Amino acid sequence: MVVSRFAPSPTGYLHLGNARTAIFSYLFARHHRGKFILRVEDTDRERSTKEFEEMLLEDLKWLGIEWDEFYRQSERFDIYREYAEKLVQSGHAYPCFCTVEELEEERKRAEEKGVPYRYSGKCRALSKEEVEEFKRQGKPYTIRFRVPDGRVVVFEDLIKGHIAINVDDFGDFVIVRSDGTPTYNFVVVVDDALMGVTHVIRGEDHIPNTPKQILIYEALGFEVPKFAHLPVILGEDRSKLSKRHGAVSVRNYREEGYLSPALFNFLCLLGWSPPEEGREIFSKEELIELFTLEGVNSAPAVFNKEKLRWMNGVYIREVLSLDRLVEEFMPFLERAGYRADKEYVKRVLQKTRDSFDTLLEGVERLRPFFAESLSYSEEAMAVLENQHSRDVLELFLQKVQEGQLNSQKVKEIAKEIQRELNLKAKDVWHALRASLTGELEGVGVDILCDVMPKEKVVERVIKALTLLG
RNA sequence: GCCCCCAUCGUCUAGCCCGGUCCAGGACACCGCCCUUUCAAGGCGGAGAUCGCGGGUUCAAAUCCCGCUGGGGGUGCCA
Repeated sequence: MVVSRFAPSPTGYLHLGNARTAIFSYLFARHHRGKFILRVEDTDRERSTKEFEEMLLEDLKWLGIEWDEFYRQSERFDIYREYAEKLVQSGHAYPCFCTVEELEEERKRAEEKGVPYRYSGKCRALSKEEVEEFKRQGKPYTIRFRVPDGRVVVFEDLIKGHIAINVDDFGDFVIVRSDGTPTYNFVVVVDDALMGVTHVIRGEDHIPNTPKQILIYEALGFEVPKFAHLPVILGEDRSKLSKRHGAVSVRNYREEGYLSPALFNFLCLLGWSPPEEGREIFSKEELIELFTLEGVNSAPAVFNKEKLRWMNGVYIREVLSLDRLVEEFMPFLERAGYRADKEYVKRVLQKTRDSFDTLLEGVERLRPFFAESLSYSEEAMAVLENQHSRDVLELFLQKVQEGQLNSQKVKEIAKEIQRELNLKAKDVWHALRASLTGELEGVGVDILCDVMPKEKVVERVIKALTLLG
């Protein structure tokens, strides 16, 4: 059975790059009807927090990623200790008493000489007696993995292809810190092996770690899994997408009114292309069906927010059911301070959902439908102060008195006013628009009249009139 | 510095493995027209890539080989 996992560290909100990694890994497991594991990598106590972990899980759930098993590395220290001990017993690892200062010194010297730094291996040669003596003295120590000399580790990456790395490039590395906590390269191997992970799908920034990990798999007698290294996501300036590029967390986009299935869809198409050409809108279920690692591009992709916006717009106007859209929209309305019942919102959205790309933009654009009192733009005021406008509005009030008001009716009335006052259509509509929306652009006046209660329409026109004195 | 990865319109990409059908297809953005009470949405059309550069191989190369350049990543008692 295929087993894949996503292993984030809770040191911040879920980043778009990580989200995409999670999506690919999740899709891969589901596609193969396998198991998907979520594992929180919180071995670094300095930077990991419970709050971030909660945010992470929430963002993942919001994105529509569900996991079959959940682990927290901080709860597995006993297991790691056991395996670290095994490695020491078998001679694959050894205690190192070098202090950070000494190591800093080594590093500086290497830099001065212009040679690549690697740990000297000073503590490799310590005798049993020396080790015992140091321990008795209470000297702090780390445990280092003994990297064999002259070995070239080779693996077939499912995305990048053949990769060969000479382990001489790095020295013996720390697997247990002096405070007793294990490090990433070590725990990741123990966990993936114990959890039965068959496919390690992660960002390409982990490629340099892979040979280290393969060495540990071998030393522990574990089977080496398959690796798939995803290219990173780049910002506009082609450097790794990070905070300086603006909104980069799933949370940011959620708050800006992007929809989860749209973000999911978009992230998926960033660096992966479906077998059927031409189509870009896919549901999660379709993506599960279609996803394969072969379709993943090996080149990094630049994140393009404009296209995300477009795709989000497609979801708003075409993909989501009206009811679902209403559900998504309500919290945004409330946050903006508007109160409206669902039925009303539904009628509004039914007629206006094709005119905005994010929920936040929607709230802004649909303000005339929800605002208690309007503010008028300079341009709108100018139109209202125009001599025709007063006549138009007064005539409108007369004509609107009888019967229902709807889109059809307002068009008829507008036409009549135009004829009777001998004006251009534009003059009539502009006057109505200015009084009803306070703006010269935006939602259609006819739609407004269709959905909004007649009393409110009348009220606004009167308000505009009194404003003119 | 050293190690690794990558390279098709501004951006996401198809095509590359199995050379000819590609003077390179689609999408976003951009421009124009139509629709229209405005802005969007929608419809139609346009511009945009000598396939990073230079060498090969071949009758024929975006597609195969080599070199260069450029970009990205890594180089921690972070993950």
